[in-house]
Amino acid sequence: MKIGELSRRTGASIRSLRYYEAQGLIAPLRESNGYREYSPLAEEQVRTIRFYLQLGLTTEQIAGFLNCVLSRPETFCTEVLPVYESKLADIEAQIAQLTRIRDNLTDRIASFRGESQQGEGESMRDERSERR
Amino acid sequence: MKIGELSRRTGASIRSLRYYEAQGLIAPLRESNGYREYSPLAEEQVRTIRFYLQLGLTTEQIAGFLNCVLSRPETFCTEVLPVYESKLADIEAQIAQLTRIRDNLTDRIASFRGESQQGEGESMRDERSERR
DNA sequence: CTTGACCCTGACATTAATGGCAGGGTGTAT
DNA sequence: ATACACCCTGCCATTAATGTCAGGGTCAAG
Repeated sequence: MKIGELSRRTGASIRSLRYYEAQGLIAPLRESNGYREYSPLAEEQVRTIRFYLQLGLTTEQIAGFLNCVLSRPETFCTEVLPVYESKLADIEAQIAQLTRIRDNLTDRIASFRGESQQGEGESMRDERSERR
Repeated sequence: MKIGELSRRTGASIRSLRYYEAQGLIAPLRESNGYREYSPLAEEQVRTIRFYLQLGLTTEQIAGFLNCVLSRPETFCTEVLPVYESKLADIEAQIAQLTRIRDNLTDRIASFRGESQQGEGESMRDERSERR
């Protein structure tokens, strides 16, 4: 299978497939004319790569356990768990941060609504509060 | 006040202060030797800029309403509300996306725990589910 | 032989705010 | 004058995956 077909089958752009190769995630053979030749298993492999990318893992992290998860169930690959745990910690921190900002924004939007109709006992002062 | 002092007072790096100027957020005078001379009001102005940056707004968005909010309470500046609303929509989408990923990660981590002790009636198969 | 659909490599762009360096001027105190 | 603390501009780097050129082979069908 050549790169165009693999791209069509997996939804990954040709550019991305070449990038995965440069990152050591996949290693197609080369035909005598220099064209990449992918084995049929590459299709599953690329889907797996894209799945982990969607989870927010980097190509470097994926490279660390891809061989393992391709050959057996993920839960048997001890390299995977710490990656998941650290990613989870990241995400939770991001969610916490975004939630703080969201709450701040909703408060501020609400104070527009209050201000535009009538001051309902609220301070008219510019209240730019931090919530760190 | 020169740039070093303003930097010390506000916590913004000198580099950042020059960047804010390049983005049209602040316009110090120049002394005959080319040094920037900031008015005392600049301190408040920079704090305001940094506050909005922490809310995740871009310098371009801030430029759109900074003059207004510096001279009156934020809630009187009609340019601000749509910016807040669109930023809020962004943030909520990001939170939703991160939450999906987080839930996926926690599920997968949980299945490690199940797998490592004994299969408790769970499928041993690699269950890589999507949750879109 | 030409057309058209493939494939190749290499390189630059993207995003936004910030860090950091090089090379150089200014100003004050010793 | 020399040292030292400032200031200036301009430029490159950062991050990670992807898009998008340019410039060039390959190969089948007509």
